[in-house]
Amino acid sequence: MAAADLTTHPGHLARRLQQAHYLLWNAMVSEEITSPQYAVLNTLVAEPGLDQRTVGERVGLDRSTIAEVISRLSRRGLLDKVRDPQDGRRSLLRPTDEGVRTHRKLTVRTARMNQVFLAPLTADERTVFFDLIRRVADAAEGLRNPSEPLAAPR
Amino acid sequence: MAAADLTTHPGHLARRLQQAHYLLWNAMVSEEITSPQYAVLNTLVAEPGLDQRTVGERVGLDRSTIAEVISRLSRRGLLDKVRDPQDGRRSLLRPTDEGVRTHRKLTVRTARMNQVFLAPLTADERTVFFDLIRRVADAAEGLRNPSEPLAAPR
DNA sequence: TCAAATTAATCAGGGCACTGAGTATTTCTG
DNA sequence: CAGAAATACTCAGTGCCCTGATTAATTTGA
Repeated sequence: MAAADLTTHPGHLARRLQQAHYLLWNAMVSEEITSPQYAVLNTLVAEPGLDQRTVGERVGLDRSTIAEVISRLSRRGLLDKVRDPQDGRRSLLRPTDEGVRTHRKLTVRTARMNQVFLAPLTADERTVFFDLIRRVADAAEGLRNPSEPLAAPR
Repeated sequence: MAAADLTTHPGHLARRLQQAHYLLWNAMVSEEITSPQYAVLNTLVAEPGLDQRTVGERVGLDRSTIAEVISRLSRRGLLDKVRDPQDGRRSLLRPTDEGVRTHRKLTVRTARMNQVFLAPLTADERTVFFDLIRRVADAAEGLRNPSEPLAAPR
């Protein structure tokens, strides 16, 4: 038995979890708007006028991916994108009225979907589930950003 | 506050977890062979001669995706693909010698990576982590396959 | 002040993941 | 046995996700 058991590989489990979520989202929330698109919309409803990079940071998408997601949302008329007159490099984003309406509708459906998704877990287990995943993800992200040098900057 | 807090959305956490794993894999295991490719290789080392569909089932990839992954592994010379003489629809897959060598090498590195990835959790927490994710993913997958009718078949 | 460094966004390219449609082969069945 | 159904795979299309290179604009600093 030279081969490893995939069910003990966190990466494999993470991928399966994400796939399962993707399929359920498609079935219960929307076939048009994806979960990352919703995350972007959600961020912009809370903080209209953010620039692209910052939105990407908030939802955990790199510069290239956030550009694609935003271009799709913009094409669908769910957000407006205008150059920042103060800083010509930036694009400022804000949801359109339809964007806000869509966000509201999807928020309801998402809550329903999350109930189904988490149904196998008790309330206590859900808390642990969130906590463990968050800790692992945070730690791994921390490995990327060499974190501010321990010595005083400058 | 019309917007929801993403950190309580399991889908968002699942995506972040998977991304974190992707980045760590790239840094610690391989930039050439991806985690899904490794999973396929791992399955074929354990059970050489499987057909494409079955491999996809084992690692949790649909027919289209498994076809792409296999075509890449085949292009890299890590597996052989031959038509089943018994059933002309099937392609039978088995790792090449180099495929087996690559698999062995990556298995060692993957173990190291998993240690780092799971470092924030205690041994007990890791067990829970696996258990909770597996239960949620299994349940969601169960929703897709309408599951064998409850009444006796035929 | 004006060249160098930094920053925001874009583009090209590779890979994963799904759906729906199409092809070839095998199996089922009338 | 021939037509229908099922099965394995392929293909086209959409979207997420990353890296590395490029472009445009702003900020820094000699």
